[in-house]
Amino acid sequence: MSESIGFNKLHKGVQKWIWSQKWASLRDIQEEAIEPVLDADCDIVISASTAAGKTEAAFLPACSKLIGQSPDGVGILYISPLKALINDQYRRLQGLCEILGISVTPWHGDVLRSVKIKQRKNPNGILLITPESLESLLLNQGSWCSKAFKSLCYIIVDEFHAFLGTERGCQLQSLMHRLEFLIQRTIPRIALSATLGDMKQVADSLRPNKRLPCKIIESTVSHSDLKIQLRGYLTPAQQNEETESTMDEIIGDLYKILRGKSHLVFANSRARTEEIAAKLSDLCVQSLVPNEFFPHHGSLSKEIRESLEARLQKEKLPTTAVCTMTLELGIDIGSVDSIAQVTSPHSVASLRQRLGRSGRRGEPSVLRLFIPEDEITVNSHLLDRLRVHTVQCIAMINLLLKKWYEPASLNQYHFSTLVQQTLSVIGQYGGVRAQQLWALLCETGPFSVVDQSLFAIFLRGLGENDLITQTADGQLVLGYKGEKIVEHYTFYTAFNTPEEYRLEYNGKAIGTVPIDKPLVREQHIIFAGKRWEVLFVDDENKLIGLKTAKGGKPPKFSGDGLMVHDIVRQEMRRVYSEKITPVYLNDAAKSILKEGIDNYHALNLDNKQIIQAGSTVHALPWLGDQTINTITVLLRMHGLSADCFGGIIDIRNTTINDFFSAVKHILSNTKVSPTELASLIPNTIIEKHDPVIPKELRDIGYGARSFNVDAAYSWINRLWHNHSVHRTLVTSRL
DNA sequence: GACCTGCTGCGGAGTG
Repeated sequence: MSESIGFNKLHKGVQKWIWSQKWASLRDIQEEAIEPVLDADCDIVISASTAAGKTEAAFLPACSKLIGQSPDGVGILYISPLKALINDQYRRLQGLCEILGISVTPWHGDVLRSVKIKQRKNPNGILLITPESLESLLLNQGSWCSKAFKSLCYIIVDEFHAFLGTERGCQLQSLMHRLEFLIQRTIPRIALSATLGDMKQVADSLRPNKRLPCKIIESTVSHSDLKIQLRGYLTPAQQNEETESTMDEIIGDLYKILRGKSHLVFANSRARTEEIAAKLSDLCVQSLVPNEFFPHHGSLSKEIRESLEARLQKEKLPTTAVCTMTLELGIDIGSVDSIAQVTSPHSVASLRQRLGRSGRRGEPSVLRLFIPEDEITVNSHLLDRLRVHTVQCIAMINLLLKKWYEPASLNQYHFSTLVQQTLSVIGQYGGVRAQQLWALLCETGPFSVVDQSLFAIFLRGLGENDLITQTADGQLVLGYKGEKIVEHYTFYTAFNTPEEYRLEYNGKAIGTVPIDKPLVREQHIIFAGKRWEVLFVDDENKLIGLKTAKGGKPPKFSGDGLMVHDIVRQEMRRVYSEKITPVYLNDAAKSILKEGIDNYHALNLDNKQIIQAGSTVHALPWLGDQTINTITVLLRMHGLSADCFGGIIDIRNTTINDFFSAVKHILSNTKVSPTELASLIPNTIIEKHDPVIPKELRDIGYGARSFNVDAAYSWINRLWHNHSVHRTLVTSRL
């Protein structure tokens, strides 16, 4: 500690705690954060990978400051996206805060009422809270908040990257802004974030109105080494009962490679997660060894998930969790020996997060990808011929190594969350004028893209739906339906929550399944890695009883597609074009990739983006799904039956000539706006409060979120230009 | 092909 400059600026008690931890030195981000946090005159983004000491970087100086100021009320407000993370941080802060005599209070839906009552009577110290619980406090206890947070020193937001560009992130921005408005003071915000791309963008999201400058503290410590293997699997075109399915082959390999140590297997869907976990346990049973493979996903009960998290943390028994995104975020499970990824990851950012879970005690991170592809036959689709899954994985790994990550899409309208925040502000203050609402939420708050005229249309819509009503003196108050919405406990979440059935065995909670994918009596299912038969379906209580059984498949879960970014598709094209064959492919993957590259060149796709196959025209723009979707809707608008999947647009029952006459038509008409395109989409009700948003606004929001008109037109223009040049050449030769 | 997050107030049973 002797060479540390910052250390001496920390409070004696904090120093004492650091000594007791027997740290050799402070980490780079911890050292660098001390002065700006103590100065408390700007916002700060602290960015580093998991387990790099971000929490301490913020709390050590923040607690030092707190003791100096001894504020009347809550001193530090810590906001986390996960209840589990609040529980973790509560445990981690205990030791330090005991020495300092600062109280720490967790506050979320599972926290005992007695704990909350105590804090209500005597607000002080550090409050660890979720956005939803803070929403509830502002709405229901507004006057308490103005006293309790009167001398608040810091707001610390954990896992800030998880909020970027989302409805919930927009809610968080609004909550922080409303809190500052309530106490009429600017409070320094500290964001703890993974290093995923453009930190300037992160800073802009932390305080959209830029009333305080923002300092970015990024860890310079490089990630440990990375070992990669990409394993290819070929699904034969002719499958019979006896042949092993490709997934079984992958599961067999997972068993051989992973057994005996601890790993995470990411399988991209809950159904596949269940299938893999159950079949890996079967293999354990067959080999007469104790099971060490367990599923982990959002539909499993808290008890089942927590017991697996605890088992991973203890590191005593070999444990492999087959999981979805649930084990991507910062829940403390220690680190594992390796990561397995079955089928292609959805984004480079999520691949990075997953890798961060591997690499014990300076060991390299180990990533194995298990990628199935279908054997090519005369009927195979272009997607199979080009081996896009394998190539997408290679492109994503290339981008990962270049430290490129998908940027969040900011500056969205978030009308749904604007409904929630409007109702919440009116509920908090009783009655508010339209002008005051706009000034608070839009002019100075996070909804800055909503101008006064849009806001007027918005409020009219809420009035027509009886969510709000105007009193004689011009105040906006809650309407009958508005009261009902605000009173219901589901009001606090900004995101949609579809109804679900609870699954039980002998009265014990196992998990949930979506209500729109019903299970029937006597159906056999795989769930929680075990096999069950449905005993009864109680529609009234939304409860399904299970008994143990044999056989079965995982139930259906719902979900939306995930978008591949422009840059990923462009990198894929580079892989084909430059015939890149990475060293980390196994032999099967090598020959699969070679097929893809060979077919790409055989079709001359370096020079052509439009090809005819039978009565279908394929368009290959090598652009992200947002742009591809935009082009597809544009083509449909001009009478073509266009569909897209996996980055390729299929236009059925047409010819290249007809396709280009449609293209000519698109270009000779005035450019279509994203809002006009959205108006052609049959259903734009996606987000929670979309049903009460006037259609003209919903189309504006949907268009801005789903389409990239500029990129689509620029591709169509280039295509037309090349086509015309080519045609002229042909003509002149004649 | 398709992920994740979170929530109140109240009544009643159980415990010290």
